[in-house]
Amino acid sequence: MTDPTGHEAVPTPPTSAAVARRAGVSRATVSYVFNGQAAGRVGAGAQARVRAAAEELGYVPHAAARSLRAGRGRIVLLAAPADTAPVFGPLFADFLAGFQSALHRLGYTGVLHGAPADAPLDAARAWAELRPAAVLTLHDPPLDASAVDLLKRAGTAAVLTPGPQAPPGAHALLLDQSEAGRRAGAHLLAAGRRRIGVVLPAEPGLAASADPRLAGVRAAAAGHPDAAVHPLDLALTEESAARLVARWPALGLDAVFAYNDAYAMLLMRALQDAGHAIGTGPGRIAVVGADDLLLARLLRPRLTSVRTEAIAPDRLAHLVDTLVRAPSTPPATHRLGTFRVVPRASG
Amino acid sequence: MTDPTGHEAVPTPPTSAAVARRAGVSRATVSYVFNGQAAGRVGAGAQARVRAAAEELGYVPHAAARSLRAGRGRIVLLAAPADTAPVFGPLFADFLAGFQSALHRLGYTGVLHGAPADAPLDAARAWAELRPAAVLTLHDPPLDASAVDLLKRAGTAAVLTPGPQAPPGAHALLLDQSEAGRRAGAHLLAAGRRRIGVVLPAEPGLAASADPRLAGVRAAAAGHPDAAVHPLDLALTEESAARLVARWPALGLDAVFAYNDAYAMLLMRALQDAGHAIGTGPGRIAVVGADDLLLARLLRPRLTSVRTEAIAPDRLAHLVDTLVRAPSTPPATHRLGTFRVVPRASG
DNA sequence: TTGAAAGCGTTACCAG
DNA sequence: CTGGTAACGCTTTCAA
Repeated sequence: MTDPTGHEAVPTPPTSAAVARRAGVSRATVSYVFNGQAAGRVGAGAQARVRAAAEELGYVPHAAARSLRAGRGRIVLLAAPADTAPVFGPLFADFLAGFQSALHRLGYTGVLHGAPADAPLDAARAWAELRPAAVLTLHDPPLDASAVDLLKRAGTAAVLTPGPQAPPGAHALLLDQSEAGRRAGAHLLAAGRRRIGVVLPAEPGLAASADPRLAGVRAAAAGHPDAAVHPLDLALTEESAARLVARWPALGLDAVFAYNDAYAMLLMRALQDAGHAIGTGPGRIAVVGADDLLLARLLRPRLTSVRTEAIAPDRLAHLVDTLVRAPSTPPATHRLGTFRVVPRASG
Repeated sequence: MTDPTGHEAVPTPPTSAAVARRAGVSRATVSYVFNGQAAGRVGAGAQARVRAAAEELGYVPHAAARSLRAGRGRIVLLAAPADTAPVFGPLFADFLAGFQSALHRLGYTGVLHGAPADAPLDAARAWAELRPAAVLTLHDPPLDASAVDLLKRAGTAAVLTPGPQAPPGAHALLLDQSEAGRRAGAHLLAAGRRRIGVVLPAEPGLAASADPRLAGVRAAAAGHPDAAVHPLDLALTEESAARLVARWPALGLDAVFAYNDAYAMLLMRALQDAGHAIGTGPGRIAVVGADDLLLARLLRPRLTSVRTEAIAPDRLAHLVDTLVRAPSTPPATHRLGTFRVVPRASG
């Protein structure tokens, strides 16, 4: 009943040879019919017989055999560890779906692969087994030079890693988180705020975007000698927010960039519960979130938020296609999106 | 520079033959070393030489060639269209990542594939080309009998589609959304509510879970002759919420099950802005959300929410593994999770 | 302990 | 216009 590997036998799928036999033609003819090369080579009658035979047998070409023969895979590997979603925000799933179907339209198969962040070389080896046409990693730390080298030697036409700079041979994907910080910082400074807190989420995996955001706020503040920037540790729990708010009087901050709308909501609620006034006026604490969720508009006061203007998924898919078709394109940096402040009543 | 397909040449990846040549052994020996069959067959010296040669050349086995030879693929195909994320809630990305890495641990490669919902048979054909060991679809409408048949004839050991009932030969995956409705309805009825509104999101793709939720509330109300259930159309915009609230006095509802926490927040805010009191007391409107996000705890009043107790991703992965190893297992229904009301102040 | 060879399903090439 | 043949990279049986 079971074979030595513990698998039961599964009926062998029909092959092109079976179709050929049934249609009374050669395997090459079947191949032509299934690849649109039939015009001018295969007679109409033979074509019809081939299609009928395939239909009856339930024949479907075998992708592995095809790409083995072609020497080139059509897989685009998207490497994203479990904690990518928070980094890219709640819109990541939408982006992923759009990217996936855009790839499909271009004839690629998108494969999402979890990444063991601790061993980039092992991960690269696992990916290389699939002989992907392209590899996109979205996580930190980015692939190192040896991992990129391994992939390229395995025939991967394009390797894209998070920027700002990529290892030799890889293209950089830049979603410059420090820009989010710069925009938020500039907005608050323009509103006259000088003592600015920046939330650093305690949740793991978010440091990769939180740190550059903090750096961005600092960069914005560098132009204002009287401005001070304070990192604030905060976990996504009410207890953590309460602890932070308890320290608030001692901190003496007049503004806070809260990493994203969820942290902003948490902190704003805790500040309000403690009797602090939120908003743009004097004596109020300015609060800025990020992601510009519906949430931001529903809070009271309405939440000022840094919005990510992400590249359209199909544009990214087209970029990948271009790079795959011209593997010798010199590595460059490609922006994944930019940031913009949506000002509302909270700050 | 470019070949006829518009692709530049990419350096050919090293093959096991190249490794064998470099190590001065046969290709069979290389294969043994890379598949753990080396013990008692290949001498220690030869093993070391093979590994060294592979390292130097950057050799990685070719998954397509391997599975072509093995006759059995290791791909688990997860078919999820763009609008799956809303159906499964914001936790879908986490679930996906966990499922993916659990599969990886079991030796499978998880592939996420967008589903052209309009042509299930075309989708099935595209999937069948990958000769997946298993196919899981998460979308509505589920695969029909002919699509399942095609996949099985292509050697797919296990096909899983959303329940409650699956086509012949396919297993059913049940996340019984009507249970969410029943739980919410029972909760509200037990609290004495009798005129219950149920939000039907206007956003496309959510009807698949919203309709059974409504049915669940109706089922719960069936035991109470004096109870009435009203469907309420609502889009995720403030304008839509304002329109709904304007009709509220005419509706005369004393409770609402708001589909999820986001819709609940939107509606609750609009009701409050219009002067309605939210909560459990008499004269107040009871509001129940779903998903039990952090959001629910931060709203005031705190939001009662229906929480999904989802199956652990690795349990689903193990289920898939089991079914793949025993393809003749009679089709059955497998629960993806259950629902539970988390009562708070809003209702 | 190692090597030779067959075969997985597909497609490109070249005779017929 | 059609069909045979070889080759893609790998695993595995069999023989040395």
